[in-house]
Amino acid sequence: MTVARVLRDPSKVAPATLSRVQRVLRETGYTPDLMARGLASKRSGLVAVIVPVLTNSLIAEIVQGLTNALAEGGLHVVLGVSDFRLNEEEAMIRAFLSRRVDAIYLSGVVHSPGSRRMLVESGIPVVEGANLGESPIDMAVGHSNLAAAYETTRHLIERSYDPIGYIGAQLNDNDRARDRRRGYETALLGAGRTPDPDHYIEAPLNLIGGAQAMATLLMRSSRPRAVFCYSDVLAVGAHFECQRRGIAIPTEMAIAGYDDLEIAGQVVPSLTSLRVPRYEIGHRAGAMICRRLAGEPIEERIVNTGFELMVRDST
Amino acid sequence: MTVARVLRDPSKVAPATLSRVQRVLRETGYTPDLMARGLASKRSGLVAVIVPVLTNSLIAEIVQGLTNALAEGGLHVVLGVSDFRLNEEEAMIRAFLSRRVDAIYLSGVVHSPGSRRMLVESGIPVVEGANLGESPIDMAVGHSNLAAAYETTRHLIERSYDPIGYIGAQLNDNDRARDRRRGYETALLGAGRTPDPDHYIEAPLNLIGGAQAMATLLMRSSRPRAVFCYSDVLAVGAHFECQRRGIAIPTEMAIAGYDDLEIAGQVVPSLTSLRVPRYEIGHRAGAMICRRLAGEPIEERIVNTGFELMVRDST
DNA sequence: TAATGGTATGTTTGCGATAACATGATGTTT
DNA sequence: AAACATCATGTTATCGCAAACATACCATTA
Repeated sequence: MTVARVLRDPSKVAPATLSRVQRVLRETGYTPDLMARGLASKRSGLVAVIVPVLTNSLIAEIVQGLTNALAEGGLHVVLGVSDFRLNEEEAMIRAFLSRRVDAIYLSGVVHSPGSRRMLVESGIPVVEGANLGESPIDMAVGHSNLAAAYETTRHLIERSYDPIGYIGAQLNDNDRARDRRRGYETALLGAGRTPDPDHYIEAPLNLIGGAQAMATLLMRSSRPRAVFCYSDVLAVGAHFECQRRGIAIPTEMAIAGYDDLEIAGQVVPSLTSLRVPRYEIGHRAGAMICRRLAGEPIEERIVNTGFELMVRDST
Repeated sequence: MTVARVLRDPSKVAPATLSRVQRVLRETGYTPDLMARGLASKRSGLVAVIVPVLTNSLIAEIVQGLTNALAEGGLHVVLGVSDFRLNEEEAMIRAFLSRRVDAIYLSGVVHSPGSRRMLVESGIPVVEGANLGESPIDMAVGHSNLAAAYETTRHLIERSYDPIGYIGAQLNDNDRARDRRRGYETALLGAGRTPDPDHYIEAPLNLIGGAQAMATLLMRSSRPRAVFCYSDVLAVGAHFECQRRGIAIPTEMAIAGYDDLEIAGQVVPSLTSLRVPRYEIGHRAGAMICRRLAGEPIEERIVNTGFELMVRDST
């Protein structure tokens, strides 16, 4: 009908009929059916967003940026939470492809072989975010976790803290965790130091995890003089543990975090941390998807949003 | 075809043909088209989730619970972020109804008249969460923000702090903010005290907002002896401000928060706060939606998940 | 044996929109 | 005035699946 044209391209319709049709649409309370439109037009208007968890400021802000950018392009977000399990992620990718999403955003750059195959075969735009790996499936937005962890550790070395410990995240299926650890170790080795297993500890990604990890490190025979933490959440947890034990920061224990959450600047003493443009990562990823779907070519498939070490009182 | 049956109800197919069909499906790499299925079956398998923001532990955890519960029922989540604007929310509801979602979850109990009308007319299950109002559109899961704020303020009164201030959220389009303020004022009035405008202050919902609000309160001629904060984020911000100024908690200033985020128990001294079962709210809401869509009747349309005042060192 | 019932599979139709084409009504050119 | 663009609108087929019905087959029972 002419009705379809009124909805999709009003300029193709004569003004008189246009207003007449619009009146009827309003009177009847017509709502277009996006499922039918999707079936007929081969465009669902849906974008899949798969993240490991939502209860993490970094990820939540990226998703918010994504959602906003995609909303500007008239796209809706279908959300998947994979809980850091690659096989869950793969199942979600399969389900979302079945739903004929127009594009996919994935957290992280490590995925199961099955996931990669499905995504490549599907031919839809794919954006990987929050880390920068060697060979993205399609596009990527983020920064090098490896370089960032290296630089943070370098900072601690330059302040001549010794030994320097590391409170990390569990490595399984988490490429950020792997890269940050590598950055830490590379920096130590580059300074002629040897990473000591006694100063490396993995913890659940919450405040208590950080606190317990710090408690453990403090009981080791050779206690570190500084710790680099996988995330600000761990760092702040460790910070509180020091506070409870009356250990002065940074004179007895220096702490550096990662993510530069708001709390890093607010905690007393303030926490040295690594700033990444969280909202911007999501927003740019969303904008890239919109442009690709609009048929405009993308100038660069890999966007390095960089990072900035925020040196504060804790180091 | 028989193929459709293999996918939807394998028990109706003879074992021999079933395995034969499945083999072919695998060989050809067939992926069912959920859009077409939705169009034909009048069930999209989508549930809309509309929240004001994502960068808030409470909401993020609710959404995570929802997503998980709905995933168990084979439902997918389409996400909308309304930024606390009711007209945005209404636009999203319209768009999602156009997408023929099977159900909707909304944060909060206050919505524009247009939103309510559309939702009622649509006839789909609607769950309102994170607060409990008088007349839900359909179903509701949460607790009474009013009662909870009342109880927290009562606790401060019983400890005979006087005067008691309040650091709140901006009221516009945020029913939780309104209800908590009312709870605070009702408790004061019930104790024969008069809420003092000089001890009431609204702040942006972040740590700096809390810190600045506390700074302002400290400069008032009559300084409060305790403050109740709209959220733990504000409370922790206020807490840090006290720490920076060397004001002892709770001897010079008592602080109570709301949400019982993990940090409430970890900060030094630990923060009195109001615990709500965040993940459970989301999960139950999701489970209610699944049951309704499965045709099972819901015993209670309003689920009060209750709350618990966690008294800690800050009061 | 014929009638009955149940199970397994095949056929037809339509969900609500769009793409591509067909038509009709104007105006413009030679 | 005939031929041809041009624009506005109507027609038809199709997207991939499921609901409802139709058929074929076998087993049971009277």
